[in-house]
Amino acid sequence: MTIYDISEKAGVSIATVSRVLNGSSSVSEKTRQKVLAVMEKYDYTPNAFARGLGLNTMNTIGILCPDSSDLYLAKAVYYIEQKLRDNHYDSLLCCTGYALENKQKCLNLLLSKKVDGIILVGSDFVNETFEENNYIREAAKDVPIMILNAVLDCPNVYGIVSDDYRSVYEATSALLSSGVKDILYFYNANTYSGKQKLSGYQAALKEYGLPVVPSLIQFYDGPHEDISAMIQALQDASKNGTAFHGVITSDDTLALAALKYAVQNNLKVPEDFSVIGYNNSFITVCCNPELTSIDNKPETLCGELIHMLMEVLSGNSVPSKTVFSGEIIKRGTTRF
Amino acid sequence: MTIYDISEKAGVSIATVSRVLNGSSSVSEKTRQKVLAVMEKYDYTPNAFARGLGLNTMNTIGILCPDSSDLYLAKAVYYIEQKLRDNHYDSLLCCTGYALENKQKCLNLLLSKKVDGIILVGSDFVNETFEENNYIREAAKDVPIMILNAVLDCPNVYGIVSDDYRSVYEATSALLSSGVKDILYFYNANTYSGKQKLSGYQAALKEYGLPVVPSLIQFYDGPHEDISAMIQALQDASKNGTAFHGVITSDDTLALAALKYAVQNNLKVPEDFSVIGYNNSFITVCCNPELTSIDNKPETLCGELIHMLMEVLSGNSVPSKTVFSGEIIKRGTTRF
DNA sequence: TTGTATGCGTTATCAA
DNA sequence: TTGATAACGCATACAA
Repeated sequence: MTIYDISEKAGVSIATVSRVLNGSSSVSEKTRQKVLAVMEKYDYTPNAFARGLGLNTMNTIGILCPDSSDLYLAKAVYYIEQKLRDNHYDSLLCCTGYALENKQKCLNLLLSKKVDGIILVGSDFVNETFEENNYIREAAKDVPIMILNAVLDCPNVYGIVSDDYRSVYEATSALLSSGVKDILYFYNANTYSGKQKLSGYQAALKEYGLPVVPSLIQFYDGPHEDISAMIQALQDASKNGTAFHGVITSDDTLALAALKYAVQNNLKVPEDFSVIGYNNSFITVCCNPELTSIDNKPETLCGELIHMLMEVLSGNSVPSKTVFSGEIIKRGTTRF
Repeated sequence: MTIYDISEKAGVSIATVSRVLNGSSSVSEKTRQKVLAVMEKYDYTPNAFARGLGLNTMNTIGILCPDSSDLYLAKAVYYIEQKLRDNHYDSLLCCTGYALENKQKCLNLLLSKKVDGIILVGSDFVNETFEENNYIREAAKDVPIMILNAVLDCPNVYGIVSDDYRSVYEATSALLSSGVKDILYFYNANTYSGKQKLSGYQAALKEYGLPVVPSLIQFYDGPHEDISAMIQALQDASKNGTAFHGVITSDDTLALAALKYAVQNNLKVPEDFSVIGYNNSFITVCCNPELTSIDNKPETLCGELIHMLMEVLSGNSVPSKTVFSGEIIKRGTTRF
């Protein structure tokens, strides 16, 4: 069934069928009904490819995500897809992994599919050096690019972030106030978001007149889901003479590892050992005691991200950087 | 840049450009190089919509998933997307939720976008009554449909499942052998997969000459992530006089709830109380003790699913039902 | 080996 | 309010 078939059976021109299809007002009610009846009868659906060719869009947004099975990223992808569909856009998903080369390849793939915009889910897409972000700048010349949890100063690129600096600053302050002075910061990414968090930790220590001890800043660079390796990293730090009675992490999985480390070493949580995670993901309620964690409001961020994307696609201008506040969710691994 | 521009600048016809583009052998090396050079120079990429219109395909597969933030489903989507891309197909993702009406709407949406095939992720898409599955049968008339974890007897529909019946049968048998006789089966879905699991539980009891006690079969129909509600359901069962020293669940989250129930009631795990979950997801290692669980090999299933889809799209015939075996992963919540 | 001409199914412009 | 027709950018059958 094509528009020609319908026009013939309805005894009108294809132009009229097209008008009915697109809700044009300049078609008589009588003709409209006639055409609609024929469409209904033959269960006609317009050919999306032809429409795409003519309009130069198929209402599709590309979603780039390093790992859609990651608890936090999966939630974000979920929100994003739903909200896009609410706005009559479809989602072309690409799970890129964490290697830069593959991210570039996937981004170009999406571009070649002529998506109307691209969403980078997670701060992993923004790299440290200027050159390593050129692939984003290039793409931004073609379509608007929205980044969740990172910012990149470039035209047509928009960042929606949670105030990671402040969240960790407040978490650290709260832990210090509760009497834990030797806090280890345990993190796994030097992304934009990662740096913000670390700065928050350092600023809070300074605010309290405490020194920033390098050995209390532990970078974990093992596999993303290998809890044993994370625990081992903490054991190593401890063996090397670093004493700590609290851990703040950049991620709930790391926090879970810190909790398991405490259990292994017979440290009472939260009496003798405190832990604060990040993301407020499902795993915070899987363990015992449950993890205090920072909620960075992924649904809020995603909602705003889509809202802004729609504005950009409508030709309206929106801020290149939007910041939301996080919130500490208190559970069983802290005394406050 | 269109094919016309390239042909003009290269001094050849558009047919020749098209041939170079599609790697046709019948073009002289000299001409090929000339055309490739021009393409390179102007950074030409063929228009995907025009190509789609001509070929009537854009190499896209629709992925339907009730909730892509569910730990198990998210992993499946991740594997599927990657393997599809390996085969030069793109993934159009739709998170449908659990309501039938919305599943239908999303499926039709994908169809209208002219995807080449559809993958239903999870057994939730296959309903109990014949009529409620008509939306799948209708869609199968247009494109092949692959279902992960469920089967539907219908042409052009292919199911790839784990042997849930046998897995739960063996889990139950193992628990019985370890001395736990009053095992509660705790589940949350009456899907195809859900029924298989329940049957496995019942069969094992019969095999051991034990009665199938209705009160030991508990259906949980609350929210998917509400652990408190799950624990409460077990408390209620216990209060109503049902005694049980072991729980087998259809899902790791339910198993986690069972473990928390045991902790709340000061039951020693696994000495006095055993738990076996299902899916072998990340949460099995989040708690203490860690959960014994059934690994239903999602990566294997997804790999085979994509392989079969590619065969179908190539015109080859494949079995309408493919079954893989699961495996019990022993951890800390069982004595065996 | 190369080129010409046509079809793919829409939307949109311009006349009527 | 309607219709004829061009454009969108490619693949391909057929001719040369």
